[in-house]
Amino acid sequence: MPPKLDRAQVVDTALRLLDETGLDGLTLRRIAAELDVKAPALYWHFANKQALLDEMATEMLRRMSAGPLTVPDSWQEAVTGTCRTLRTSLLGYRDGAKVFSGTRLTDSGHTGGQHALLAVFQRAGFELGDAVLAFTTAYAFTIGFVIEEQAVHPVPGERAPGYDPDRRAAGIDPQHDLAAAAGRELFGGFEQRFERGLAIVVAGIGAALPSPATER
Amino acid sequence: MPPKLDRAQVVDTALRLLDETGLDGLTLRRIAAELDVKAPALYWHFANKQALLDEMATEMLRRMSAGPLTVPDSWQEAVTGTCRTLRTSLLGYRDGAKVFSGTRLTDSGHTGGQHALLAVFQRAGFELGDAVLAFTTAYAFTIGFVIEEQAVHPVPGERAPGYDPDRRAAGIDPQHDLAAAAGRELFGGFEQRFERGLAIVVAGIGAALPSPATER
DNA sequence: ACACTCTCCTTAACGTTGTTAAGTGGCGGA
DNA sequence: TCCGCCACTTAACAACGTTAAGGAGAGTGT
Repeated sequence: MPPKLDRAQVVDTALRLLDETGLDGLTLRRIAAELDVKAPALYWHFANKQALLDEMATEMLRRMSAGPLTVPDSWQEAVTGTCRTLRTSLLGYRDGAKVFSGTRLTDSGHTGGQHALLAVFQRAGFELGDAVLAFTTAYAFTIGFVIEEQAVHPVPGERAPGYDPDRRAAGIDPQHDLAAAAGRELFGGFEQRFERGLAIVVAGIGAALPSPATER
Repeated sequence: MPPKLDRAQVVDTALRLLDETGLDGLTLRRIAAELDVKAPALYWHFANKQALLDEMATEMLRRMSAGPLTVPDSWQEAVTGTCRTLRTSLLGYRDGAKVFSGTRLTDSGHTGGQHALLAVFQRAGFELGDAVLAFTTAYAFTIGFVIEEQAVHPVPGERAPGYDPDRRAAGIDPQHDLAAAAGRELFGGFEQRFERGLAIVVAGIGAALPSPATER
């Protein structure tokens, strides 16, 4: 008799359930129930819950890398495209950024994309150290951005309670009117703010790092 | 008879315990025990655990704002200083970035610093929207950076298991040698990488956003 | 044909967690 | 003196991650 379960199936179901329940509501018992199995059965395939979460994050990354493989030749497009894809992927799952940033990747399947991106940088004349710095800076920005974005929009479209701009503005010291006005912009327009923020980072890479290709 | 507890005291103890136990090990029963009290007593002062965590994050920010109040006149110094302080503060607590990014602030006491920073930007000729964009970009970078940093160094000085650069490099497809080499730089040198990343963001703000003061 | 073994799951249980319900002692005011 | 509020305790609940022990079913060796 073929086994009822395999790792991929569990990860798949867990990722589907994640959207319904959120990270807090994602319990082993629910996952098991969804698979018509009792909770301890999962321990045959995963050492513990963290291992499952790690695998989930890895799978998220795997699906992301499965996208379009066209390698752009300008490093600007490469880093912009990579970060855009990363954000879109994380937004594709409820609490995606939290899951992702809380886990260690189990697999080295993602190094291909990393290698390609670094190669583009090198081809543009960056030293490896500078390329890594550029990449990780854009990466950190993206992760930080999406974490905040998903705090406001746990599920795309909906808005979390407690993040109403007007309510917030009302509680602010009138002397700090700039902060109050900022709140309006803070809790919305994520799409555009991400694009502009990313543009800032890319511009900064070009401006702060010496690269023959960007000197003119 | 004076009450044994008050909110500030609970938050204080919880923040101290956080360093010892980490976020996962921070239970209401431990906090209560530390205060010579039973767990349900905490519910007199906080609606639930999340409310306590929110208050902890707010207190972290409050202590951070309590630092030096010198307002620099260049926006570059302002944003650099703010982000440096933010990182240092988050690093001051175990899992600081996770606690911080997982909570909603309960208090508006932090708007003062926000206001001051935005004012510096405005004085430099930035429009409010651009100032907010600049600030949030640097902020997102900092949060994302520290989250990753604390994943590698749960407690300053120690190194988390599973983040050994050599071990990681060994598991990488030899074809992706750039990614392997990058790993060496990825898991260390956080201090310098943060400074350089921050410099990139600041340079990007100057380069990507129109501001009379930075045009030359 | 039988026994052995390996795989993959179940049943039962353990200790801990956040949280709620109900009760209790001390203090201030009427 | 009694009332009522404050601030806590005791007891308990359901749910969680996790472990131990066992059992059905398939495959293999003899």
